[in-house]
Amino acid sequence: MDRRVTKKDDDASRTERPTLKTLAFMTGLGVTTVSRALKDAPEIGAETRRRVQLVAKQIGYRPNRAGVRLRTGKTNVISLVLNTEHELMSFVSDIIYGVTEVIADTPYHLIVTPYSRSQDPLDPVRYLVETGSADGVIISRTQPNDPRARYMLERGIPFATHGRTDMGLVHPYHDFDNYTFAGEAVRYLAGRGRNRLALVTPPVGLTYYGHTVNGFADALSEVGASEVPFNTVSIDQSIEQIRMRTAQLMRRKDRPDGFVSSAAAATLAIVAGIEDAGLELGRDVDVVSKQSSELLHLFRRELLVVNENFRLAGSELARAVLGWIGGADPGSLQSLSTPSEVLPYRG
Amino acid sequence: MDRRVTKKDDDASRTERPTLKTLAFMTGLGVTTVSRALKDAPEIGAETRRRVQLVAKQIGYRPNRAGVRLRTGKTNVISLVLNTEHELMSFVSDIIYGVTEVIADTPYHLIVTPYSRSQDPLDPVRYLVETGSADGVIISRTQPNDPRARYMLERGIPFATHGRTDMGLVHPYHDFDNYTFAGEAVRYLAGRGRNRLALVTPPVGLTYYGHTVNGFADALSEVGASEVPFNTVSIDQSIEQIRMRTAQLMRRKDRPDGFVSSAAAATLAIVAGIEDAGLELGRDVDVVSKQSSELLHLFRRELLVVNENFRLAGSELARAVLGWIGGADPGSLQSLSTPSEVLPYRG
DNA sequence: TTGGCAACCTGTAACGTTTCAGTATACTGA
DNA sequence: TCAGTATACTGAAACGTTACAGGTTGCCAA
Repeated sequence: MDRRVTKKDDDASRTERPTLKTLAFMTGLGVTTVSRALKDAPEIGAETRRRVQLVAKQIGYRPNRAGVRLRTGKTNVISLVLNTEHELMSFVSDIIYGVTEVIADTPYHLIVTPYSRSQDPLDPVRYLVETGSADGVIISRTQPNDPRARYMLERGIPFATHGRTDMGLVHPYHDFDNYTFAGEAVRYLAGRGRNRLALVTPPVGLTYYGHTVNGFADALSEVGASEVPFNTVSIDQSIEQIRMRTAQLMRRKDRPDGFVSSAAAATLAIVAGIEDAGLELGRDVDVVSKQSSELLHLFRRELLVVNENFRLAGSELARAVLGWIGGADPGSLQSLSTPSEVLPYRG
Repeated sequence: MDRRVTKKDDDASRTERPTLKTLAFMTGLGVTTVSRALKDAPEIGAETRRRVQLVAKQIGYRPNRAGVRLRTGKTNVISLVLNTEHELMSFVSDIIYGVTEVIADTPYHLIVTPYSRSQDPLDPVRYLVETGSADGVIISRTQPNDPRARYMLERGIPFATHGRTDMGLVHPYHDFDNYTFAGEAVRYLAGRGRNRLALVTPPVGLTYYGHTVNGFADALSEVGASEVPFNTVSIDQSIEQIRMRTAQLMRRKDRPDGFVSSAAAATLAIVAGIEDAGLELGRDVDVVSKQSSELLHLFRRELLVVNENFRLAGSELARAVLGWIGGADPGSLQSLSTPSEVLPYRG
């Protein structure tokens, strides 16, 4: 018998990684039996099952991902799709950590799929779906009418969005309640006697832009304050732009006496602009800002902040995708995070 | 002939993803020929090669990753190994973006492999190597004698480290020249008449701790300034800790008149501590800090900053790993990033 | 005794790819 | 003419896994 071709027939004690074949040889069972025993199939005898699992644990058997993936199509991969061209998305690492926290004791791996501003945001998603590169996808920068969500819904691939859509379609999401945030910010400023307020909005076109604007507007009319239009600025502009525009605005006679800012980095620029115009934070103007790390109070103690927890967002999103993959009802995998109170000056 | 079992024998016009079989059927060639034609093997006729590649492009053929991986062991995956329990690692997103930039037009995917502080940092690396989950690995928080680097070197798996090691072993790395940074910082402070300097160090144990401390010490004796010991603080402590310790220090008679800080977040805390003690930045004390985004000048215009580009680090690290995978000499894949000048006050 | 059935186990094929060991054809030189 | 050889292609096997379609026992009812 020619033994030249087959590298390892039954010499299971190699330094190689153990496979089902190794286990089969060691237990004296068939490969099929071992496979089923490991996944607790009912038609395998209880003792056999225990025996196989014991041996598997002993020799540190780990299923070969490529084998599983080729055979079943299951990738055990979650993809986080990110825009790489936004300057100050420091919260990205928090989202990633949140996701990894949840998938840590699952067989899932996290892959990061980037796209640049010049690309159609649908491109990376299409790539993932067409190549079957992931069992589930997480997207951010969600729009009210989001082609990516629609696409994945059509293709039946589980996903979760950071931010809601508004298409009458149901899918998992996690969102921060920006309507409430903006409203609370306005009410807080009104409570401090501020009544000419400007809003630094999220990027136009994203769903939470609308939420924020509405929360701001509704609360304005509720408290009887007025809006100082500041539409030339949104948070994904450059620091320099925001700073310059803010300084311009603050030099006008009809300048605002309060700001609501949707992002910490923008807030730094706003404060700089305010001071460029020779005004003083806390005296001439108050600023309420969202932040994702606890740094703004160090920056200027007069800043008023509301915390948004991106690590939580990552966890929730991961839980949602895994839930959907696991067969749960997508409608039950939606969560909304309530803003903290507005936190006042601190020493 | 029973056609029940085989799902698609030659019905290549399905909506399914095209495979080599599909291409073989369409071109009338054998699967082997198609496979070789696609990778420009010389033993395939020039015309056949072009024909196959044309058809492949037309129908959007993409090799099945699981198939390749199972057959060849090549995963086409790079793993970035990250510690998830460090509060303010906002630069992580920059590294990730840098990496994705480089692998964007390669077949590589980026997976993020986390580990928490409670774990042995070797664990995730061992997992990756044992399960063959990646062709290359990037690690950070590198130590002079780094068990992870040693382990991967033994196993022969390509990797790159963010930060150098000091074990007499050669491997790809990218590092920021923290020796020069600390030295320049000291010289700059000395030039401003500061001569009692404190250093806020990187985490003890990491390689660049040593570089920084040495650069600081050497420059101190060069300019004839003295060190105010501040060993109770390093940059991966909490903001509150650093702030409190700084305030304590600044209330002492022998307080420093200059700080060199290895991280932006720590710098915020230091400044807060300075001000807690009733002192004024720029008047009573100067601070030189590294930063990875352009925010510190907004924070206090009196801050002196040196920029460290983490996106570049990510790119360089990715290039290094890919280079090693591609067979390049590891010794040729090392790069050191030179600090920018110390940037002074700005309006 | 026999047929039926449940319990438990197994071999084969297939997922898509690459490698090995060829085969067929045409061309070369003597 | 014929061996030798270069060129261009090909089928089969293998990577590790799971699904399918059985196969063997042993037991029970009739």
